[in-house]
Amino acid sequence: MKKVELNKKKKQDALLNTAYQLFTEKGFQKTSISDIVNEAGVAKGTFYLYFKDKLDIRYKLIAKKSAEVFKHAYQELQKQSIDHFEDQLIFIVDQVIGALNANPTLLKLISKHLSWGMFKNSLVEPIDDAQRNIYDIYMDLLKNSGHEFDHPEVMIYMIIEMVAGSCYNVILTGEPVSVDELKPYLYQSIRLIIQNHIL
Amino acid sequence: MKKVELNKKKKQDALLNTAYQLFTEKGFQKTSISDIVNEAGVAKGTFYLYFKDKLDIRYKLIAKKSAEVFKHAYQELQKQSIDHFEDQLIFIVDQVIGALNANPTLLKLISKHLSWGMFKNSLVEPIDDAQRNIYDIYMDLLKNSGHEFDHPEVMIYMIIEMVAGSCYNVILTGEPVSVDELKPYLYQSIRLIIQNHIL
Amino acid sequence: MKKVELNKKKKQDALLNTAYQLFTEKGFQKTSISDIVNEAGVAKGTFYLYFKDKLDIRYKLIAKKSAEVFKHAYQELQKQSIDHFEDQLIFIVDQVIGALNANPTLLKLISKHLSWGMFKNSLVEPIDDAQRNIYDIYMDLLKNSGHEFDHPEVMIYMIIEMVAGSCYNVILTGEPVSVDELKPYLYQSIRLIIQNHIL
Amino acid sequence: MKKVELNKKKKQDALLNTAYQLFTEKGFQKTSISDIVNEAGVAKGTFYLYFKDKLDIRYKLIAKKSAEVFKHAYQELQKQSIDHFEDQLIFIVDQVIGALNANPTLLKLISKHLSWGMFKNSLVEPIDDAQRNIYDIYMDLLKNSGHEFDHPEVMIYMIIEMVAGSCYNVILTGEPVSVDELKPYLYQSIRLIIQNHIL
DNA sequence: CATGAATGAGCATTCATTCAT
DNA sequence: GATGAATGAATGCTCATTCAT
Repeated sequence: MKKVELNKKKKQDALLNTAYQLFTEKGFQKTSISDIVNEAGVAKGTFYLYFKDKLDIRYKLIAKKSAEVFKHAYQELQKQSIDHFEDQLIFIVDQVIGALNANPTLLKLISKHLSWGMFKNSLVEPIDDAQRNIYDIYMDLLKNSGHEFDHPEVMIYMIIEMVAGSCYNVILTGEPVSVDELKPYLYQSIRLIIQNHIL
Repeated sequence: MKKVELNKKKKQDALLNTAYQLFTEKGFQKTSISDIVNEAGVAKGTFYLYFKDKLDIRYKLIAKKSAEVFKHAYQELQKQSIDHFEDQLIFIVDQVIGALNANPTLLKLISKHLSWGMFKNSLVEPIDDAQRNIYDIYMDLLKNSGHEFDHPEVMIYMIIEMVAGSCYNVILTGEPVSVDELKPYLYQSIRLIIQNHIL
Repeated sequence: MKKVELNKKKKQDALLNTAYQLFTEKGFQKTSISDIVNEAGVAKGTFYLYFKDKLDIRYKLIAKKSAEVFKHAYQELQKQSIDHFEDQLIFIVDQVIGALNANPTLLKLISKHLSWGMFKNSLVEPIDDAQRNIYDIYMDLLKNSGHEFDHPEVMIYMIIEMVAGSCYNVILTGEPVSVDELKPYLYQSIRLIIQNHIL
Repeated sequence: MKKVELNKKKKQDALLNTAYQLFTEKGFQKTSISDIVNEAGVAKGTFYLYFKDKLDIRYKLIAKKSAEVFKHAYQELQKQSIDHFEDQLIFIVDQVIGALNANPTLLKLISKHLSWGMFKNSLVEPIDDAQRNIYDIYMDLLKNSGHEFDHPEVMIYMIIEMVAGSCYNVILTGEPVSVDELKPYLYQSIRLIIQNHIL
């Protein structure tokens, strides 16, 4: 990468990081472009060199942060020696819940915006070639599970929605139970759903 | 109810109906208070006689519309003679999915805002005394099921989140499968979760 | 007129007057809405209660000012006892040129924006019922002229364009001749055009 | 001309042509320098190597396009054998009106900006030495007319303004009459004005 | 109870111009 | 000569809310 390109990447990162900080601090609506560029130390116009508009930076931010969480969970998985597919998936879910529980502002940000489409698109076009696509990782886990699955897409979809939906309130409000109280039932439900899809 | 009170109710209803129409047509953000009062034919100030602010009318609107959907599902249930608790719950879920599938704009509106808290509060303070509280209805179904349940709140919570989350994308985008393709897996998952909670 | 309505009229007038002052001082482009409302002593939003946007106030302003000039010229005509139609028309033209020559900033403002459509629409919906419509005045002069004219609309149209176009540069730049040098030729040309249209 | 200079000329022409296309498509205000350079395929900075600013390119563009129209009209005149000065002038006017009528976007562009000054300056410093200055052409027609004229500058000035003003609305809006309906009266008016200036 | 004129803080976005490379 | 990343001033417009009538 040339010097100029490196500089560009650096500026975009500065904007993304600043935006993350402000969005989680003050909320998306209450954060203005001015806030972001002032904090990031660039000119207003520079923002529009890197992002189409305010929604664009939120989208890119969520994609980036979500990918980080998933990637980290997968890296942790690889440090373990977990054989069964169910255990692997639950391990990843547990890692992700742990990360979000430790960082509720991140949860709030990605919360209602982490759509199926983003997951399918690997949460972001792979910035780094070496990095694996999240969806591909899931497909690999499936393949190596030694099982055949009925509609694996539907299976993962339902699990994601159940986990995401359940955890949102629980982490942010503690209602209707605490995260730790929820987990055993949630993980058991995941196991049941998986087993139900094994052919 | 006195004549004056009836008149007040009428105006509030006019505002709620207009807001519903505009929110679903143009979206919440893009709908201004001015739009609502112009369409409803009342003065700007009158709005603030009935609603605290813009968020207040959305909250009341979602509560009202959600209650309507649930109440209707329950009424349909009573017309049937379904014995088992699982079948009853799935019947209600099916009715609700049917209603939302037939009215995606309603789904969009309540979508991400139908929180556990609203459900717990019966989706709205009972406007009509005769009407039963939705949460109470659920508790009654439980009681009459002939079973004892482990953490029934957690059970219904997970089911709601799974159903709500799964159906949102599926109805609005058809991704990753169609509603009809999803249903058998979704309902089977509900059964498994319920059975897992039977003591 | 009620007190409230009077107040509204007053505010609109204040805005129009301020806008006139600023548009002629600094030009249309260089004058911002902020400039206008600050000077007029009203809030930004108030501007948009009375005018659709920046173009709207310019249109209304030109209409108002043009009407004033024409009305004044007609009033002066009535003080004279001029019999012939040609002399009447030239008297009005002379009055208008005099007014614009004395107020070149007004000329600049209305200059390129005084379209045929505005003239046809009497330069503005008659604010005052008592006031005669400019186009109607012209038609009356025609009727009382004792002549029949071939295409009187085309006749007045060509005269207006010739006069307006010729005077713009002459008044503002003195090129290619002075106003006083132009007048005899211009008025003679008007006479020729009129005679050419008498049947 | 050297190769380097040819290259410069080429780039300037590319910018002028692109600007013409965009100005007529989107309007002057709505066209940005960025639009022009992107479309022309040169860098932003390059624009400022050839034009002082945005107004400069418009001025040069109008001058160029107007000259083209006039030059073409004069070339057509030379193909005819028209003796009388009046007929020659009206032929040219007719040619120009024809050209503008066939290309209203060009009319819109030069419309309100074709000042007397530009005409006097031959609509642009002669790009090509061989090409005759428009004002000179007019003076030649006058000289060869066999007449003496009183204030020929005033005469041509009034005619230009009458023609330009009259045709603008008529071509663009069809108001108050069509071009074809206007022409006989317009041309007759031109004849009268000319005759009035013959000594 | 109802009105609706007035408010004014707030914000996204554009774009001509420069200058280091 | 050519580039294009960076600038940052400038501005039109919205809209929830209030309060005098």
